[in-house]
Parts: sequence; C-alpha cells; structure tokens
Amino acid sequence: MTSVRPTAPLHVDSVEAAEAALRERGLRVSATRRLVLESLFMADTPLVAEEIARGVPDRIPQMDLPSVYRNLELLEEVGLVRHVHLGHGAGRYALARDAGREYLVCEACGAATALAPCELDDVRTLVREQHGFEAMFHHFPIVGLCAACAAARPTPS
Amino acid sequence: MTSVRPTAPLHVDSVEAAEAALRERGLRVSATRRLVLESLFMADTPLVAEEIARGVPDRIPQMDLPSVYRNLELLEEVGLVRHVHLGHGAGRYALARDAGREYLVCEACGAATALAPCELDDVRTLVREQHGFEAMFHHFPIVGLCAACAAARPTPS
DNA sequence: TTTTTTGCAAAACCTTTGCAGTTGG
DNA sequence: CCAACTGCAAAGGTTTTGCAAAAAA
Repeated sequence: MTSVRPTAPLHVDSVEAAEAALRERGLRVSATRRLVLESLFMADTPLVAEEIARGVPDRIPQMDLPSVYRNLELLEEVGLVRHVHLGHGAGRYALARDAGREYLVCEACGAATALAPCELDDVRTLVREQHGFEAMFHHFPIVGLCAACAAARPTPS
Repeated sequence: MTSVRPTAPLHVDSVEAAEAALRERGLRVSATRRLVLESLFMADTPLVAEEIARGVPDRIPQMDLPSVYRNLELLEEVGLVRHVHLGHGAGRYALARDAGREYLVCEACGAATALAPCELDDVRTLVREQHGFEAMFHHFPIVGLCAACAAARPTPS
C-alpha cells in the first residue's frame, strides 16, 4: 500500500482526460493502465486491486495483479487515484474525483452509508475550530453505530 | 484481525481484575494470557502484536506470536481489549479501558495527537444530530492536516 | 482427568520486488 | 531506439490455522 502521503488530487471526468494528464507528465498509456482507469471509471464504489485484475467478463480482460498494483500506485502518485479502507481486509481504490466520498460504517451491522459531497462540512468546520485540524474523512470511514443498531443496544454504561 | 464486531467494552483497572473477569467466564488464566494483559497495562500507546510477543527484556519474557494473536482475539471477544489502526501496517491493541482514546493523525507529517477523553464530544453530538449516527472515533483515527501542515500548503483548489 | 492453551510449522492473505522480455512514444 | 511497462516468479509483512504436547482447573 506504499504510503498515505497526500498528492494534490487531480479531478478528471473521462478516461481520455486521465490519459492526457498522464502523457502531459511524460508517462505512457499502456493497455493495462488504460484498463485500470476504465475499471475505476465504471465502478460506483471503491474497488480492491484483485477485482480490477480479475476484469469484467466480456468487457474488460484480466490483468496481472502486480501490474495492477503498480499502476494504482503510479496513478495515486499522479493524483488521479486514491485508496481508502472501508473496513478490514484489502485496501480499495477509487478515482480521486470520487474518493472525496465519505462513508459512515456501522460496526454492528456493517452497513456503509455513502454521504453526499458536503454533508460533513459542518463536522469538518467544528474540528477545525476546536482542534485546528483539517479533517479529511475519506481515507478511513467514520465508524460507529447506525441509528437502528444504536437503538437496539443497551445504553452504554 | 478477525472482525470489527463490537463487544461491550469491559473496563478494568488492574491485571487482577482482568483475570477475575476471565475466570468469571470460565476462561483460564495462562502465563501467556497474563503476560499479554501485563504488557497492555504497562503500555501507554496501543501495541502491535509483535511488540507484545517480543517481550520487554528483563521484565516480560518473549511469547509465541500466534499465541499472542489468539489471546488478543479472545481478550477482544471478552471486551477487555480493542484493536485500532493508527495508519498503515499492523493493527494495534490496547485495553478497552484505554482504547476510547482518539487520535488526530496528520497525513503530511505523520504526527499522531492523542486527545483527552471528551474532546470530540461536540463532534460526536453534531454527527448524531445531523446523521443519526453514533460515531466512534477510536477504531480509525481522524486523518487530515495538522495546523502547521495545513498552513504550509497551497490552499486546496 | 478433562478441556484449554501453547509452541511450532505451515498456510493464507495482501502487497511489493526483481528481472528478463515486450512495448509505447 | 530506448526508457517505461508487463508478466511471471518469488519474497515480505501480517494474521490465521492445524496439530501434537503441555498446562490449567
């Protein structure tokens, strides 16, 4: 998983625009690299590397898993891609464009609720005011109890 | 790392009290189990399993790493222990008593700031009011930029 | 004695690395 | 052509599992 180091996110709205950004930096657009990008543009949730490598039958051919990881790493350095951890197990990758998406994950029922772009703005503002800290909630989700599970639980001591 | 499933946390303030809780449940108190508990009581930050297994020279003897993991898993089921992720790499374990501790981790400089017990109460309240969600910030830290790193950075587009 | 726990070995899982061969520009 | 990229094989770090031997109650 390399590093958590931030890169200025690069928001593009098509595979072509992403490829242009790569070429602009002197990077090549190989078959695998394009397929990784296409997979991420097609996905509506962050994907694990293995899902990308497996391909989509009759749509996207299989790829070599280490190559997928190397591409994800490079795309992350460029700022086109981010990885997140929505729970245990493998890290997940999404376009930087989408990776600002924030999740509330219920630790009792496992439900992951995706939030709209600015829904946590008030929370961020409060953290900034109270702690002088610019919180970014996309890398790890906010873990806790959803309303249903919180209700179905004895009040915490 | 087994599961994120919650167990009612069990707050005890000594190794002896923890052992009593174990015996109450019909569980045994073996040498390794006691040493794991002692290590956690001695620690002032969450520990990785390997640190526990390595022991503290002249204080705590080495232990078998798989046994340490099995004990941590059991202690977590009982509710005496919790595991957290403060960044990439190995999970960390702490007494449930201490694991409510919450951290702000700067993704630029890596600094981890431990917060006092109630410092995020206002944030939790806001999340509850706005999203009906009981946020628990101890499993994953709040990742973002500390004041210094935020200042030293070009304003986000 | 009986059941739990240990220690060791081995595997599983996710991710990274080395390297020779291929390919994009 | 030449640097960048791929595919394969192998290794690395963390966590889990199987099993016979040891220990707790």
